[in-house]
Amino acid sequence: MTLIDKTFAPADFEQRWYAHWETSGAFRPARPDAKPYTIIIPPPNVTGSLHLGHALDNTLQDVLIRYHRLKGLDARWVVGTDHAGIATQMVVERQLAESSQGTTRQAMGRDAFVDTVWEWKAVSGGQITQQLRRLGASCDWANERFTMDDGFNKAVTRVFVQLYNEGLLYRDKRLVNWDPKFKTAISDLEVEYREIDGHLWHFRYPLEDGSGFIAIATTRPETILGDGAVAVNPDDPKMAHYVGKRCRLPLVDRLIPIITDPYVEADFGSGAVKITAAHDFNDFEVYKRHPEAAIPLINLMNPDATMSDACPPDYRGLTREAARAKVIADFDALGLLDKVEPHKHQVPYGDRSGVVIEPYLTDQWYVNAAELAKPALAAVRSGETQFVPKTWEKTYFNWMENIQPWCVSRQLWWGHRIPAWYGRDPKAWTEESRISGTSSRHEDTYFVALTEFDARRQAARAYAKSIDQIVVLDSYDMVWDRSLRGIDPEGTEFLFRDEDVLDTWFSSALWPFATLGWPVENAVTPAKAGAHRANDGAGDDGVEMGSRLRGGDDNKGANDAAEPILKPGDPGYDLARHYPGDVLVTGFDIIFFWVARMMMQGEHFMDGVAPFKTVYCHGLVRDAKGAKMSKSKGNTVDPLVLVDKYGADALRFTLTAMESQGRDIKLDEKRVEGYRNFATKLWNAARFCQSNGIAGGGALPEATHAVNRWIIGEVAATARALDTAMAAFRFDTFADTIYQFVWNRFCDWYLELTKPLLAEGADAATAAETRAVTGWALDRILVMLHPVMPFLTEELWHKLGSREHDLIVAEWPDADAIPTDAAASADIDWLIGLVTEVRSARNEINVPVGTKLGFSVEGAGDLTDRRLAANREALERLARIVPMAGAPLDRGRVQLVYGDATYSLPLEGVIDLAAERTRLTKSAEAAEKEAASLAGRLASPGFVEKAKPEAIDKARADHAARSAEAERLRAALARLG
RNA sequence: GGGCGCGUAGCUCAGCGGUAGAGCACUGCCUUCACACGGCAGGGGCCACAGGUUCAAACCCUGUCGCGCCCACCA
Repeated sequence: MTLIDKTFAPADFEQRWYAHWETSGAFRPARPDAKPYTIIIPPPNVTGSLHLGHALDNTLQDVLIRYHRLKGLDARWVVGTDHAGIATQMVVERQLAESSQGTTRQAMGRDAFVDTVWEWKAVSGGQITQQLRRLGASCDWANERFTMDDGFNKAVTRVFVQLYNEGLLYRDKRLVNWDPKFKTAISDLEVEYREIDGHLWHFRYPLEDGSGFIAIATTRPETILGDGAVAVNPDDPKMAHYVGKRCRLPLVDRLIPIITDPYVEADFGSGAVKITAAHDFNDFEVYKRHPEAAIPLINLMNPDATMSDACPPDYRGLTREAARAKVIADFDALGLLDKVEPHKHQVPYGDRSGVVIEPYLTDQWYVNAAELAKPALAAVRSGETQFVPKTWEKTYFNWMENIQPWCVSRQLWWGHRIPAWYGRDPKAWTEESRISGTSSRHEDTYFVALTEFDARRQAARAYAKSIDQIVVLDSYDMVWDRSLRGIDPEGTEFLFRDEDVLDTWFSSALWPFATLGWPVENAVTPAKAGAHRANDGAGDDGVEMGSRLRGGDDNKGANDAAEPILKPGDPGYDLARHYPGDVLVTGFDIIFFWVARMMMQGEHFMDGVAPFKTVYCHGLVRDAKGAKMSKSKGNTVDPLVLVDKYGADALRFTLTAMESQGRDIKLDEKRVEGYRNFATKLWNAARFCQSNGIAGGGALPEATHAVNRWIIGEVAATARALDTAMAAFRFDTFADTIYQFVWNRFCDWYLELTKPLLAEGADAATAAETRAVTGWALDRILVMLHPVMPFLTEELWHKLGSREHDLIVAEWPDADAIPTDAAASADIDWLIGLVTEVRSARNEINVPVGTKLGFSVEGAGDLTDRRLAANREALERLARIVPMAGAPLDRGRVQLVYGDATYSLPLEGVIDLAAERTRLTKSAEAAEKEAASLAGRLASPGFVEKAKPEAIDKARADHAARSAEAERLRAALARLG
């Protein structure tokens, strides 16, 4: 217990407290006998740095974690980082290019490059986790994970192999979204469509029989070189005479059929569509629908989107843009370019590379997402997992119901290498297939295995060899190395491992269980826990895996005893106790990328138990004007700059207060400043208390004084309101509630009203009681504010008393256990109202603040008389009025009507009669208007018949009160003369 | 082309069936012994528009007009 400094300087103590919490183990789950509460962090990119989106996401999580920790639950915030395949590889490659050597990953070779990425991760990988600490995030750092640590790698491989063995993961040759910059496949989700002002070119293809031409229209002339057919709508009479004929593809001189397909719209373009099966998703579907037409798949491009050797010689090696220009020019030269029209259309771009995506025919690994989606959909439909706000469920359903196969292989080096080994296959192992790089490798023989040894064992069986005769080569290329082939051409079979890695989201999808030690042998299966949970019914969160794990000693149910007893540290304990997570907090923008995939994998690998009970989706953080923050726009705000300037608590409070469901956050620095002021306010209030001999840590005494009984009741009401807000994930309400209580109740009224009780010469017993109650209330404030402002509250907690434990593990107030006194509350509310009325009247009539006025009362009932007597001192000090002996004066007075009485405040000299008349008239009219409205309601037959009885009673009472008030105001006006 | 969301005080947003609210900004007064990062008081709103349901609508329904986002194969 030390003196509180005069100035509030958060930088003085924030980092000190964080270090203390972390080293003391406060972030670790330490209550094995309590119900667990688990949040799994959305893992930030390992090499990233904190932006406001992270700040929001993690503040909300920390509020939840700290609140539930205070509630006595065994809180655990599982933390770690993501290797972020394409993003990280991109950064390192750029650094290599910019470095003094100016090298590329290709020049370095795979192993050296991957080593470099690991080195870079070692250097910059701790940045974001340190930044999360600055924010105050109470993560369980002792068990920090990484998506490429040993355990996680094991999980990823296990999932891949199992899905493959179950037929849910397969290799397929089809069109993918190909990024020519990174030379890798990407998923549908990584493509963003931009509308561009393009052109629609109309070309003519001569008919084989010389009877004329058929016109086609296209936005992509360069793909003409790969056309395998022309299609028209079957019901288009204008086109009927073409059907069944063939035309000659100019420039290539290939005969191609004219076919019908309903996909063609008769009234668009020329009414005929060129079919380029290997370069257009629609055309590929046409190809599959028309095997009889024998449409060829011609791969026109190299992986970098230059034109391939499948093109006529003049085109080979050209960029796609150059090839387009040349095709147009060549058609024009032949007189076959009909026209060009401007045409707005959508063009796919890679979300990371920013280049135009090419539909490209390759072999890739796919996950049967439609199958995995079924239980994931059911989990949300049944309410096992709930989205908050609920509106996002529709988005989830819509996407999951129309889900496409998920391409999970990436032609990158940074990531989880695909656990598949190819053997040699007579069909595929030709010089030709090697050169094109686009062979039908899906027809190869391959072995999917957990380990290389297992792959060799499978190969040995397949080739009828001994395992020693199976040699794994480092790469595909080595197979063609003559010296290697010479090793033992007779007896040896070669395998080489798939060169590709997995989509980052493939591993992210396992985050909720792989972080908890999955796969674990001999573990408790959560399936049982899930079944129990389902039976318990919604709303009963009393039975959890945690309670079961300690052997049913809480007597929640007889079946508990049947469950295996696991202790902390046992294999499988973490998984059984912390899966599924209670809440996932994340941005709505990654529902598809991540949430949906976690739901699918969680359902599949955790025996049908969804990974979370609640998915809380928040909005995006935008700048003060509502623009999306981006580095290129230069409108980003560094959260740490705000932390330095205003303190982490102020930033946290701002983000919490502004988080209302279903809306993006427009962050204005003024708000942060305002909440810093709030922190200062509390700081000063605590300093004031301390200087008055008030300390924390004491028990709540039996209070006799009304103002003390009142504040106790206010604490209870606040705690209750906070509980309600948190249960509904209303972060804004939570912040507002504690803000209003601290500032507008505790500081503005309670501390002011109790000043005389603590003053020299005051009654000793009352002073002691008041000190105890104030100390108790201030302690409750610190606890209730702690989830949002952890640093400030912990600092004050220790400054205000010597404590048995830190605030972070204190006990949240139980609203129901706090005594409340309705009469005392009504008394103080009455006093506050009267003081406010008097101040308002004085102000409007321009009575100097310092002037003390006498006052007389008419019409006061017993209750009012008693209250006036009891609060004589407060009225004198706060309203600056003192009771006046004798009959009220008739002239020169200010009158106000409050409750059942009319108060007159005589003024020396002349008062501004006009101003007073205006004031009273305004009040009278307001009361009359309201009385009239209430009267109208009471007079309408529908209201009396249909409204709730309470509503009717309240309307009657209000009407009576307001009518009386209006009457007395009119009387006061009349007396004014 | 579908779907979702939003239009409430100058600004940012709560409220979502029973007398229009908060923070900031603004105005006046106050350096009163916790706090000027403060205190007290105040001004300011046909709750986008038009219909409808209801005893009662900012709130529910329909439509219109603006703004934003997501999904979708018109070459």
